[in-house]
Formats: sequence, C-alpha cells, structure tokens
Amino acid sequence: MKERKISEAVIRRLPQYYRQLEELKETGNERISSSGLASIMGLNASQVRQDLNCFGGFGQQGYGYHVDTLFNEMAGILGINRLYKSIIVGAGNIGRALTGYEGFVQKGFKMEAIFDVDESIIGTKLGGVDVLHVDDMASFIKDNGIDIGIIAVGREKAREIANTMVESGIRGIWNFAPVSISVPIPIENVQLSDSLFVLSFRLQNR
Amino acid sequence: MKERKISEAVIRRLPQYYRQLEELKETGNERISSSGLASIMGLNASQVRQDLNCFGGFGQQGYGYHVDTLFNEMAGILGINRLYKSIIVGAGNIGRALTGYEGFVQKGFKMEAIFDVDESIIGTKLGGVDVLHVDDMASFIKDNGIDIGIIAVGREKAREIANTMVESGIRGIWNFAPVSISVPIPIENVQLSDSLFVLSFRLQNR
DNA sequence: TAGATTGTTAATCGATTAACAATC
DNA sequence: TAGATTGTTAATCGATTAACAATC
Repeated sequence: MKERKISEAVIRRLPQYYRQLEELKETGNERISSSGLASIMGLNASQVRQDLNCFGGFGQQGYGYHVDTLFNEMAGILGINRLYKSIIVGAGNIGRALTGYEGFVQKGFKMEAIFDVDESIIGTKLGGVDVLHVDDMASFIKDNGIDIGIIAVGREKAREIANTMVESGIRGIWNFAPVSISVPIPIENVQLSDSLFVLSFRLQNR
Repeated sequence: MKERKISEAVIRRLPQYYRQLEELKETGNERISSSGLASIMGLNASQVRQDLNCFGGFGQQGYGYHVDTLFNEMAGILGINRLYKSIIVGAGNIGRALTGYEGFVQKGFKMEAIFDVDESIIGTKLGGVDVLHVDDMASFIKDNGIDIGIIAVGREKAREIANTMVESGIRGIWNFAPVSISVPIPIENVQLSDSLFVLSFRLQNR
C-alpha cells in the first residue's frame, strides 16, 4: 500500500466498485478477476488493479479477488457501516424523500431530526423522524454530536445554513440545493438538474 | 467552431457554466471575463476559454463575454427551453419528489404522467399529474410522443422498465434506480448513494 | 507443474495549463 | 492609442492503458 494521494477520479469510482461487488456477492459469485470486474463495469483491467492497489493488495495471483473480502474492504475504505448521525434541513419534496429512504439507514446513515420553518409541521413526525424548527438546529447539532448535515432547502438559504452547520461542529455536508457551496469541511454538492441537462445535451447531439 | 469531439469532462462542466451564468445574470452582471468566470467557478481561465470554444467564439477581445448572450448560447447548447415531454415511473419517495419539482417544468421538462403498480393511487393525481398503471406505459409513450422517461423504481424492476421504454420509442432515460443501466439511447444514471459514500470516504480520510 | 492473474513499472494518451499573437 | 482579453497553438501534467516479472 503506497502512500500516494488518491485522485478524484479514483474516489468517484469507489462507490461503483462497492455497488458492483455487492451485486456479485448477492448473485453468489465467490471470486472475480480484475478483467472480469472491468468488463462488467465498462473499465479496463489495468485500471481496476491500479485503483484497488491504491488501498492494498487485495488480490491473489492466479486466482483474482475474493468477492466477499473485497466487498468488506471497500466498505471499510468508504467508511460504510459506521454510524453517521445525520439531520436534514428542509421538509420539502427532496427532504421528505430522503427522510423516508430505507437504503441510507441500512448503510449507517441515521436521520436524527428534520428541520424546517413551517410552524404547521413542527412538532410532528415525518417518516418517523421529529420535525424541529431551524432555529434549534445549531444547539441540536452540538448536543447530539451530529456528523452529517443534509441541505434540502432553496438556494437562497443554503449557504447560510451550511455556515451554521460548520460553526456548530458538523463533520460533513450533503448539499441538494442548486448552488455550489464551499466550506472548510467535506461537502458533496448534488446538482440533480445538472444530470438532466446533460441528458438534454445528449438528446440534441446524436 | 472546430468539429472536434466534445469530451466527457467538458460536457459535465456545461451545466455548471449554465448555472453560473444564470446567477451572474440575476445579480445584474453584464459582462464576465474568462478569468472572472474561472475564479468564481474554481477553474482555470484557459480551460474556460477552451471549453467555450468547443462550441463557438462567443467572446470579444479586450471585453470578455456578454453574460446574457453566453447564457442563451449555453441554454441552446444544452437544449434547455425546448419542451421535453416526460414521464415518471415509480410513485415512491423519489418519484413524488421529482413530480412536484417546479424547477424542471420551468426549464422545459413537462411531466405528462406518473406510472405505478399500486392500485390504490392509480386514477388519482400527484402534484397535478395523473397516476396511471405501469401496464399502460408503453402505449402512453407511443401515443403521446414522450421524450424522456424517468425511472424511480427499485432496482429489480429498473432494467425491465428501461427496455420497455426503449422499445416504445422514448428518446432518453433519467435513471434513479441504484443500478447502472445500459441502453442504445442516451441515459443518465443518477446514483444518489454514490455521492453519500464519497462524503463518507472524505470524512474518514482527512 | 502449467495456467492464470496479480502488483507494478513503463508507455501512451488525453486533458489541463501556459503562452502569445490577434484584435477589440 | 494603450490596455485588456480573446482564440488557439504549444507545453505540461496526470490519468489510463500496456507490458511483464512475480507467484499463487
């Protein structure tokens, strides 16, 4: 395991490996070669080996990779199956959808609360999660040691909320507002419409 | 305007330019230089000029780019503001969230119907859109000349639905199911959990 | 053992950045 | 005009792919 810096391109492929290995595991595959994995994922075998070797020598000459082992390694590399205490800000369409998404909880992302400004829903529950007022967010983060803040509000409020989260000691931000936010902690900006626009571009340029 | 192939990296940046120009326009900026645009977007000025020149010489020496003009050019390049007739399959969390999202309609993506298998909601409306049975999807696509199919079902059904869409003559697919689907038409796979996993990775590797 | 396949170094390819003449 | 900034060619950098000795 070399101490080289992991490139952005490699990082973006990690979840793909994870997902693919999960599927191989579920379909009962015990072993997989770099060329096998490359072929189902549309990559190059050399690339697969290079990628994996950023983190360790998980394979075995003449055999390939043990699916279950590699899957677990990948989960470890990504930090999945730890418990991440999360909160959502914004109980609109996207906020609600994320609240109810089983998949995240299974992977260790537990929703501790959802924040909004709409008095008519504050105090109620959405998908089993308490709805609280945004004004109480900062203290909630501090008191409960929240790890991840999910921003699902309009773009006017997004930056302000991100800053409050950072000040309150949150560790990472998952931003769905259509603005790029830069903060001194890890942040992932999900721009849903970007991929729709790319689709539109491709439709036009065939 | 050279007839070179547009690289994937450039294509992914196009929506970012579009969004940034929209914001510049809204904040009343009339002109922007490649270095100005680069600096707010975290890119390199040369890169911005290279990217834009894939599509035409939109700038003017000594002046820069006219924001409004460039914004409109970018909309044209992406194919935004045409009318795209769209349908959503799957009235779960994500399907509902997408149905109700104003932003898409504003950009020309009109939701014509939403399909599901749950008899209790078929015949009703969600966010003003008719809920129909999935069995009627193929004929609906043909009869109404649907352009874009949005897949928001579980991963077991996703590939089957994608194939039916293709057979029915849909032009592009926006897939939210957590499986990569390959079809002979343009498709954008949105893997929400991928970006969450990347966030988790970054939290662990600081 | 022979065949298969890794880990890793070297070669290639493509994308990003720098440089600068053209020109508004 | 002088200054600014483009469009474009050339240089650099990094990522992908190829090659192959090591070894299970």
